[in-house]
Amino acid sequence: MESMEGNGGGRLVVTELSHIKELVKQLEGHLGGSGSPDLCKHLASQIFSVTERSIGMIRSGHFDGPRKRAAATGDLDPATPSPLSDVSDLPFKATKKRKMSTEKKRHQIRVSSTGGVENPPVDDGHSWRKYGQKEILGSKHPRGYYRCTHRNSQGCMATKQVQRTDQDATLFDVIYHGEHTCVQKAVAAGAGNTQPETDTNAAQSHLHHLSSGLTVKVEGLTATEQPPPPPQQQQQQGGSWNAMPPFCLSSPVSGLAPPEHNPFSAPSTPENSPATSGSNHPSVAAPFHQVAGDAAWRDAELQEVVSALVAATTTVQPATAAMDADFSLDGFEFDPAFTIDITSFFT
DNA sequence: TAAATTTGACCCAC
DNA sequence: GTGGGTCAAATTTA
Repeated sequence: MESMEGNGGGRLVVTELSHIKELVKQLEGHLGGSGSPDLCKHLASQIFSVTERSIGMIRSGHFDGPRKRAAATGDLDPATPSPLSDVSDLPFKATKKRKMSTEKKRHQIRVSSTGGVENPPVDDGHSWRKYGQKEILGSKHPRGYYRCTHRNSQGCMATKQVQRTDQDATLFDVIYHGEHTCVQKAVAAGAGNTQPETDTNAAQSHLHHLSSGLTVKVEGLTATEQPPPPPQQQQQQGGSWNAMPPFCLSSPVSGLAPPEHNPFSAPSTPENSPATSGSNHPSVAAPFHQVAGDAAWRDAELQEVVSALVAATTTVQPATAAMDADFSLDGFEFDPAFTIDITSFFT
């Protein structure tokens, strides 16, 4: 495993994150007091810009380390083929069926279910039908194959593969293939959430429901969608991302996923989808940008975001220390079009 | 009864 | 021949 210090990029990212932390603290202070909305907006804008810069560093390769999946992934025995190896830099094998996959967008995220080994993570808002399961060489757990329920009715060719990690049975690797071309009518209607911008209670309720069972991990760093623990508790958790409060890393690929396609804006049918993630736009979504039209809610929303970011940046620090020694984002494949949709927090 | 899941078989690149 | 991905019949579930 290559240390991030190899090119110093890791340190730069850490510096940027520290900067974000400071800005968030300032913003939190203004929100708690009598700070003007303009000032808050300015700070938010700064946070966004620094965040963008950090992402840019990561994407431009200033920060090495990830992408060396096979060797880096702690889950995997280096002596055995990686079940995730097809997500590496190597081109997708050109099997007839795999050739189809190369023509699609592919995204992988790692998802954990707080429901334990027996309970797969919650749904991602799309309806999936399982069409196969296979034992994968070198993996303890079989891989499940899912396709969009609307494959026949709407010709939606989105598929996903879900597999428990060897190391942690509560962790799932979810690989998405293709994009949803279907309209998730049934799903949206079922939640009474077809108007996410107006039905704020429903949205929040639903999001709360989802958040109770969802953890997204990026190679060992988990962002658990749970209410932020008290500061002292965060300290006790020693910087683990398990202490992370709700936080959003939206990854709009090929055109932003509209709200109705937001993985957390639509209800889940756990039996349909044994693992969660952001549709074919893998996102670590947050309960923040659902009801932007409600000014009162937006204040609370902003407060929540700030608290989340403060806790995040606070807890990230110890983690980044560890990163210096052995940093990896192996479970996460950065998409070229990956962006952090932090602007949605503040709009 | 329709829809979803299970599971063995099949296909095909390597 | 092997392994990953898919198909489709059988079975289960709501």
